[in-house]
Amino acid sequence: MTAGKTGRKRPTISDVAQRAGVTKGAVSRALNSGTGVSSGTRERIRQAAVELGWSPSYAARALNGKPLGTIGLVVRRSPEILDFDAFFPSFLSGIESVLSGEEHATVIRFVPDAQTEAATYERLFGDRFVDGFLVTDLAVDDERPEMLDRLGAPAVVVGAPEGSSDFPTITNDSEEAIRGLVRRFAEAGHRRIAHVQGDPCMLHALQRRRHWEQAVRDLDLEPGPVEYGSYTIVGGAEATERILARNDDERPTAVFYGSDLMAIGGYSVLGEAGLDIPGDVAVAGFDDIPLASFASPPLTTVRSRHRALGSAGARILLDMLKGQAPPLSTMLTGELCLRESSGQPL
Amino acid sequence: MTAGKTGRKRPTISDVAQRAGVTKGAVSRALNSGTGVSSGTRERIRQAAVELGWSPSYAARALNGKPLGTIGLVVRRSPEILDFDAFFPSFLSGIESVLSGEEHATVIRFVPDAQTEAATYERLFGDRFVDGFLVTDLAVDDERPEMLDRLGAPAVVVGAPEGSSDFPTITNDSEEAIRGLVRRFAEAGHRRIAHVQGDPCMLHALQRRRHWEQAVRDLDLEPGPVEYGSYTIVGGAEATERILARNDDERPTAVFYGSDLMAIGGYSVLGEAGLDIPGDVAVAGFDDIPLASFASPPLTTVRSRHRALGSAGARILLDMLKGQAPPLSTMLTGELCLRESSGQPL
DNA sequence: CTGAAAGCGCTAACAA
DNA sequence: TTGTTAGCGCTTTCAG
Repeated sequence: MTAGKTGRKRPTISDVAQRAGVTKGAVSRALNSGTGVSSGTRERIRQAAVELGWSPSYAARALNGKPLGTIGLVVRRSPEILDFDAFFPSFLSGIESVLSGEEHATVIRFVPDAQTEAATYERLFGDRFVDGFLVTDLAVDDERPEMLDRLGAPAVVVGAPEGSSDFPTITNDSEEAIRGLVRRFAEAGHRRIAHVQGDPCMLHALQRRRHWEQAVRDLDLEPGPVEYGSYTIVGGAEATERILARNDDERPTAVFYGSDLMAIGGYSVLGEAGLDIPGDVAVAGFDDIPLASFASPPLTTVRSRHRALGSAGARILLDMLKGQAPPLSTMLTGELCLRESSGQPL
Repeated sequence: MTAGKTGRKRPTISDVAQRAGVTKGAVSRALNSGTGVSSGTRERIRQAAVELGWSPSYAARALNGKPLGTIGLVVRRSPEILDFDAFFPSFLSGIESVLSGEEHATVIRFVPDAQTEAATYERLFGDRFVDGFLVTDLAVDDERPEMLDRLGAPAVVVGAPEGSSDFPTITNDSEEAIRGLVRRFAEAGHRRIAHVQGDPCMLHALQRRRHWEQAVRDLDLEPGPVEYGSYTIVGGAEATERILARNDDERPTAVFYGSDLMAIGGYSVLGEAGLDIPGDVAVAGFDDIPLASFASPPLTTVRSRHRALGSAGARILLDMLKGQAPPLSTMLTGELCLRESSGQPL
């Protein structure tokens, strides 16, 4: 009465064993390591498994500490960013494009605070619910690398500067593009170039700010005002208002925004102030979202390879899980997209 | 030597039991049903669990058929859509916004074909790796509802017409908005209104096409040409070319596109053909992506509540999992956004 | 090469 | 109210 039943149940390894005339142990060995069984029986077992349409139970495997074929994405941001942000959907798209072919699933969890975040990493991996993590949004003094190391969790850090942790890192290298942008501004005669950036606690934001600053100084210019805000239209608008509220002698003639959305927000504030783009103020963004080329005027921006960040991250994590030694650092280079908002070419 | 060890292992239910001076069974009861234990011991057990930082093992629970706190999203589309499509990121955003507060995770799997799709649903739920599903992109003769029913999987169908399956369904109701749009076209003097739609095997595409057709007929007009293509810029461009290739007497003076991206694709083809929008051809899209209001001319469109679709779907699925009877049908109403592309108001 | 058996962490039925 | 016990489906020793 226990076995058999109405038949509406998934076959287990025992069913396969029985059909193949062997024991569960043999089946397990045959289908996993492949060793320890004669090729004859192995074939027989494989047959039986196929005929029964058997597939191993995730739960039972997990209970034995085996990988499940899942990677975790724990995000400490508001879920709304999926709707607005340029990074996340593309990033996820890149991840899925490699996972899809590898029969892996993504486990996504948005968490509200650092405490839940830590607990989530711990539970997800402690139980081997996921095999490893893709870590984004690394912040200054971020505790996750240390924690993940303590847990012994395989992980790849994505979108952070090289060397920011001991985990393999995929870096979005936009130094050259930013340098090119600043040079362009300078060539067009701009002496005071402002910068609007997202949360400076984020390593990537910090890094881009530095690239901008260094590029400006290398041209023997004094960096213009810097304002921070969220990577949104509103964030960009507010930051722009603060910039315009400054003394005349601090007022920039060019602004480099940390995201295209911010730049779009800037457009409206500059427009309302009666300032012409690029006539009175030259503008550039970051990301190259589809909207950038449709904006009026079309927005000069630094194209960032979000999808590639996802696919490279997933690729490397998967390789790690297979036991391969990952490259500790991978660079993806950003590209400057010159459009009208930064002024006509000389 | 077995217990104790170096201490670098997660505590198990036995550790909690031991510390509380009871057995595993008692702990399980105390922390699950809460019944069958005196409130005294229950408290003691809770204490011990907290002190040890214990949390139950997903794997072991799943092995006993208990829910894990995960919902599944199996998508038979190219992962690239995450990068382009208007629906998916917003939809996911809606889902996560409710799951985030409920301590649930999303398990996402992109699959290439129907066969993998079926197998994925079966494995994911057969093993209780996920507690239920959110089902999107229901097609004509879609086999998933039947299969999920057979599996006994809780599921909510999202974005399909009312009554298209026996599962609770969230419908994106844009009939009135489409009717309003068509009326608007007619009032502006258009007699021949074309339609460009996505894959007609998709129930939602089919339904919108019908709404368009009915609205046209109700105005005593003959529906103009219909073309199909992918919901992308390219798809829209190609469909527009086919429309322009028709005989003059079939050539429409207004086109209703099934997605904003398609409409944008139409813009370029119409522009290259020397046609003015809305002077020569009036245009409308569907979705209301951010780009729509930035396009030139700004695009009239039907706003679709993608986020709400996700949050309502997740909300209802979660309620079902808690044992509540779900509403069999939920309607979310689309909204017409009139902009210049459909012509000036009379 | 193969079978037998222990055990992963938990739940639930059954006794006490 | 409690303890005891038998699994859940699989992996992995350890004998044979």
